[in-house]
Amino acid sequence: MPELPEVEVTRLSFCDRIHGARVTGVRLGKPLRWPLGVPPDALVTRTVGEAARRGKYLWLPLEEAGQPAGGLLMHLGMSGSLAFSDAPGEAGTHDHFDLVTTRGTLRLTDPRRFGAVVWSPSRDDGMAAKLLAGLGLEPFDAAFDGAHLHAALRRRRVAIKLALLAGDIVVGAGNIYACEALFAAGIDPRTRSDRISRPRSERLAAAVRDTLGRALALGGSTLRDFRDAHGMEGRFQAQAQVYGRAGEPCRVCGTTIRRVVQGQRATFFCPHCQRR
DNA sequence: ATGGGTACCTGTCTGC
DNA sequence: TGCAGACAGGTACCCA
Repeated sequence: MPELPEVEVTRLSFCDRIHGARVTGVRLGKPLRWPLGVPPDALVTRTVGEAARRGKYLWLPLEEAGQPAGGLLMHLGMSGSLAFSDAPGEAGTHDHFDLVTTRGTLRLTDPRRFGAVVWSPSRDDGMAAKLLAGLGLEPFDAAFDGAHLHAALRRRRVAIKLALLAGDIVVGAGNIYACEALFAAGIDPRTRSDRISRPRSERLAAAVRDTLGRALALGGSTLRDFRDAHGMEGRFQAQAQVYGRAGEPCRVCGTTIRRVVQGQRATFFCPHCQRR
């Protein structure tokens, strides 16, 4: 489900409210991708710091007596969402993690359980460091530009769509936004990465930034069940040019949008507007 | 190193 | 109505 815009919208929707809260309890539901890695009660009395995002991961730092005391690395997987509320109510079948604090409860709901909540002694250590290692540049980082993208793509032969999804060149674009960014850049998703010219790399880097930025401004995409931590839906999906539109006419040229499969995942593109 | 495929898990939708 | 099969916003891990 959640790509960078959805994760960032989620972070922004609860960050201020939970900042400074003291943990009073932790409830675990069914197992997620990895075990928490610490006895849940060990987190009680710790204070929550400012939530940060790296790629599609969220980092919730904890403090004890004003000193850093580890934190929680969270991932929403394909179907996860976080809700923050004063009275969360009885945990349902898909509610697998509650962080109960003096200011409210942060609850992870995740039907497919591809998501994760993992304790780590710091961002740069333990499980967090392991999972964050190898992530590419943040799309809004000034270092992510056409030159950087072009240099990275020259070393790969995989299709450009798969290179974007891999997340080791640039993070944040998942299946929806990789398709949309390639449409915006006019590039056929099946094009070999090392065949993308420097000028097209410039356009693609700008398209990735622009697509993710617009989605963020619109509160992300709600295809079926994405909500921010206060239950708000995203509005980007109505602007999708290609994603989920197979068989429909391209909004620019009227050509029928095609669907192909790459790396076992659906790719949508306009065969006229997007060229190899 | 790169690339391809598999695995994890549940819900929803389609077609017979 | 039941049931099988395809599909879904992600990514770690294994093998060639």
